[in-house]
Order: sequence, then structure tokens, then C-alpha cells
Amino acid sequence: MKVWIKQQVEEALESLAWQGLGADWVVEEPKQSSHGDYSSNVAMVLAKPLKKNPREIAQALADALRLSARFDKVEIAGPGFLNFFLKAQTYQEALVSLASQEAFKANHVAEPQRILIEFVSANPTGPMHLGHGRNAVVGDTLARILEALGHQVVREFYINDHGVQIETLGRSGIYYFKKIHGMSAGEAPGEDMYRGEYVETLVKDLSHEIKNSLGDPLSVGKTLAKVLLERVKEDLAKVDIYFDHYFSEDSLYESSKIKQSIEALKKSGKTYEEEGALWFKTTDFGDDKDRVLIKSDGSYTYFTPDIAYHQDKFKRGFDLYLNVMGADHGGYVTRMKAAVEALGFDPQKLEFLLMQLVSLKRGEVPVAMSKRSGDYVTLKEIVEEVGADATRFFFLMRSHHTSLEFDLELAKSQSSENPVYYAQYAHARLASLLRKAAEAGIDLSKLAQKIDLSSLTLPEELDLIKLMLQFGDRLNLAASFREPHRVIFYLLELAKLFQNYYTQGKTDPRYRLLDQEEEVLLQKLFLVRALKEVLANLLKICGVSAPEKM
RNA sequence: GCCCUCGUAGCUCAGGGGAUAGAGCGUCGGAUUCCUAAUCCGUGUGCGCAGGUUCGAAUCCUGCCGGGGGCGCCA
Repeated sequence: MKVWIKQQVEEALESLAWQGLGADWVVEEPKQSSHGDYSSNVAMVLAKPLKKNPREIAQALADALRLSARFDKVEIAGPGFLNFFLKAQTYQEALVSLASQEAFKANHVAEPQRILIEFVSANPTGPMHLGHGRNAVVGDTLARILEALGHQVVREFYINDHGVQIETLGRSGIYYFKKIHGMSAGEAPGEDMYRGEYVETLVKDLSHEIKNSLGDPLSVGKTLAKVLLERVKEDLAKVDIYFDHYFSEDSLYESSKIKQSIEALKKSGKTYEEEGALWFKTTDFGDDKDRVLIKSDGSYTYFTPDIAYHQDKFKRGFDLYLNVMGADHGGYVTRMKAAVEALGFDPQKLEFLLMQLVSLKRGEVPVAMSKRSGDYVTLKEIVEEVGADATRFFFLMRSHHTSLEFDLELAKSQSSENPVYYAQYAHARLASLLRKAAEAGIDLSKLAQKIDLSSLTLPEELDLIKLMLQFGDRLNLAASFREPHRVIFYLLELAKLFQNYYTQGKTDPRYRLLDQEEEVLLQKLFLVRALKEVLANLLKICGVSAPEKM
């Protein structure tokens, strides 16, 4: 609709020979209904290049536009806003065409991109905690949004299965093995080991597999890590997250890709040796200080295999690379972009989403968590307590730029205070209406046809249609800002508008959806079905179920 | 000290150049003998501070204040 109005304005500009002024004007939905269904700032923006009073410009445009049969009126207001008031019929027709678009496939972008999104990438040294959960859900939902817009998305998980942390895991395992089997295990594990019950129980489960390699921490570590990774996958599956590709850090060593990328960096002239180490001159790319690639003891820093990994990514030729990671890794952004650029790729294609922290509370009571002591709440526990739907929904309720307080009490509560239930209930109610109608003998297949909707004239009905028409815009916005929470807010707006509309049926017969003459009934049901479709789509994109009944 | 992020109603948060800044919760008051009450309506002296850009700023720029994160030859 916005696009159509913009076209109309452009035609009007042409008819006045004012086209091609290039200025950046928009058509938008005003906050206030008295300012029209849509409005444009075109006259104000063009005032400067045309050297005319904005209200004069607006007047001329309005005169040219009033001819269209779809407008009820076009007004000039304030400093020169052009306010468009559409006829109800315009909305009725828009709803028919929206509903006929097979679940809104027409919103696909004109130029689909191939996008690689890397997220979670949790070390396979322990269970996933809350922070991983947020990362996983936001990353996956962003992927779903991009897919809904027609992009081709690959979800990738980078496994840190090589470094010291695997050896540390092995040492921790060996300690617990000895402890369990009454051997002298040495001192209690300190900060340089993985602790917590999960290690001990894991070792118990795997005693048989590791008992012959107690002298080889790395080997033990790999055995444990393999199982831990499987558990990570299981946890992710519980919130409906699946990766297309797991990329092993270890494979970079085996294929000597790390050496190759170091050679490529050397060639770029951005490296130098100092104090027995090889440095990468990231300060040439805006970093605070240069970074070490090869330590003086000959081993790599964690950064070096990551460079090789990103070189591999870029060689695979995607249009965009998204990396979702914790905000505590923010320092990594500049140096990774530097590496990509030095390797001859476009660093603008590499984007980072930095996730802020998650904390946990139960009503008003904060739940203490200390990662250091291994005493933290896992994603699995959360899902078991509040369910997959609430888990996903709650992780999506806040912009990832801000820290998130996850309220277990609220997530569990089956009331309208809980936004998950609120959104799902709206969908269930719509489903119930269709079910009731079918039970009453209404032939719902008639809704598949294009029908006349001239009875849908209540303001709330037109508002609902107007909001539904924003579907594509809202998704595009969420995608281009990389902000999945926008989908949740849109979903809640729609749910609220519907609940309001529905409840009015209790006092006003015009708002009854089922007690109507057959012809009107079908029109109301057409709206019901279309809205249900929209809500189901949005819930799907969030990875939350859309129940038919609650 | 430097870098990133956030600061909006009592609380939790939307809003990323437009007109009178919104929602949920909380408070207080009300509706519905109903197509599921897992519902709805009413109730609000708020954009951290100071400059700047603009016809127009919560939004963009600069500085300051305050919270969080980061500044290893750790990952």
C-alpha cells in the first residue's frame, strides 16, 4: 500500500514536472489517525530544491492526487504534510490480495542473497548456559526472518575442538576419573580446570572410553568434547535449532589452512616479527594495538585459526557473513575485519551481532549464577522448566543490544501477563472461531475465493487490515537492523488489536464474528482466517508454536 | 585512559529525522449473564545533562555524567 501511494505521488510529481529532484522523501504510517492512513513529507523535503513554500507544493500535489478513486481525501496539514485518507474499499481489496498471496510469499526481496550466519559456537567443554541460549535463539530467529524474505541462509557452528581448552577438559576428566575410582587424584581442581557436577557424571558415563588414555589429556579431552557436543546439539534441538554445518577448528590444522592463511597475511605486508613472535599489524585497520599470530613459543593464538576459518568462509563466496557472539567478545570485531581485509576480501560483508548479558530471576528474586564455580543454570534446565515456546519468546523479547532479565515465574505463568500466552491465545481464539463456524455448517472453502468484503467497515477491522499490510515492511526492518525482537513486538501489536476488537463483540452486535447473516459472516471469517495466517507466520518465524486450542 | 554498548513513565522495555513520545506490569476504577475471563476499557507533568546540525531531534554530531562489557604472546 505504501509503495502504491509512493507511486501515486511520483506520478503527481511528474505531472507537475517536479520529478527527479532526488530528495529523500517517504510515505509512512502516522502515529495519529487524524493525520490520515498514510502521510508523506514530500512537500517539506522538496521545499528547498524547488525554492517554494512547502504548503504550496503540498497543495499542488494534493490537487493532482485527488483524482484517484482509492483516496477518500488528501489533506494538507501542519508545516506541509500530505495526509492520505483511504476508502474502506481500498483496504477491503488490499486484504483480498494479501490473503491470496499464499502466506505472503510476495514479500520476498527482489534480490535474494546467500548468507552465512555463524552463531552459538559454544566450546564443547560444558553444557550450554543462558547466554548461549540467547545467542542461539536470536541467531536462529534472524536466520528464519532472512529466509522468510527469500534469502538463502546457511547456519554454521564453529567448534573449538583443538586448543588448550580441550586439553584442560581432558585434565579435568582425568582428575575426576581418579577421584571416582579411588586413585590419588592430586589437588582439588582450581580455576585452571573445568569443575562442576557435569564433568564428574560425564566421566562416570565414559569411564570405559577413557580409562586407557589417562596419560594423554588431549585424547581424553577429545573423547569428552565429542559427547559434550552431542549434548549441545540435543539441547539446541529442544528449542528447534538445527545447524546446516559444523565447522571443526581441528580440521583447519589437519588441512594446513592455518599455515596458508598466515602466508597470505605475510604476503599482504601487514605482518612483522618482534620478540620472537609473529605480529599482525591490525593498527593499520583501526585497532588499538597489533595482535600476535604466532607466539614466541611457536604456537598460535586463538585468533590465528579464526582467521583461517574466516578465510575459508569467504572463499565459499557468500554475499553476507553474520557472526552472533557475546558482547564480551566485542574487541574481536575490529581485528577480524582487519584480517578479512588484509586477505583481500570485503570487510563490509562481515557483520557482528553482539549479545548483551542474560540474568535470571524468579519473580522479584534474582537467581545467583557463578560461571567460575561451575554453578550456573543451563539452557536445558530452563527449557525443562518453562517450555521451549516461552524460552524462545523470552529470549526474543528484548533488543540484543540490551541486557535481558529472564523471569522464570512470568515465563511459566499461564495468564495474560505472560506475553507468550497472550500471543498464542490470540491465534487459538481465531482457530476456535473457524472451528465453531465449521461446526455450524459454514463452508470454509468459500474463503479461498476472492470475495467482496464491503461489510468490513468497522474502524478496528480497517486498522487490523492496515497493520497486517505492514507484514513485509516489518520483516524487512527486522532483517535490515538484524533485530529479531521487532517481530515479537509486531506480533504482540496484532494480537492486542485483535483481542480488543474481539471483546467488543460482547457488548456490540456489530462486532460479533459468528452471529451474522451468512454473507457478512463469510466476510468476517475471511478477516479471521487471514489474521490467523499472519499470526501463525510470525510465530513460526519466532520458532514458537501456534496452537489451535488452548 | 581508550574502544563498544545502554540511559525513555514507579518498574521492565518499544520507538534509529516528522506532527500531541508508546506498550506491558504495578496503582486505582470499571466492562463482559460471552464466538474460550489465558479477555477488554479507563487511569501517566517521562526522553541523563549541555551544546550543535535541521523547516523539524528521543532519534544524527560533539562534550560531559551514570550503568554494563572489552582493552593478554587467555579463549
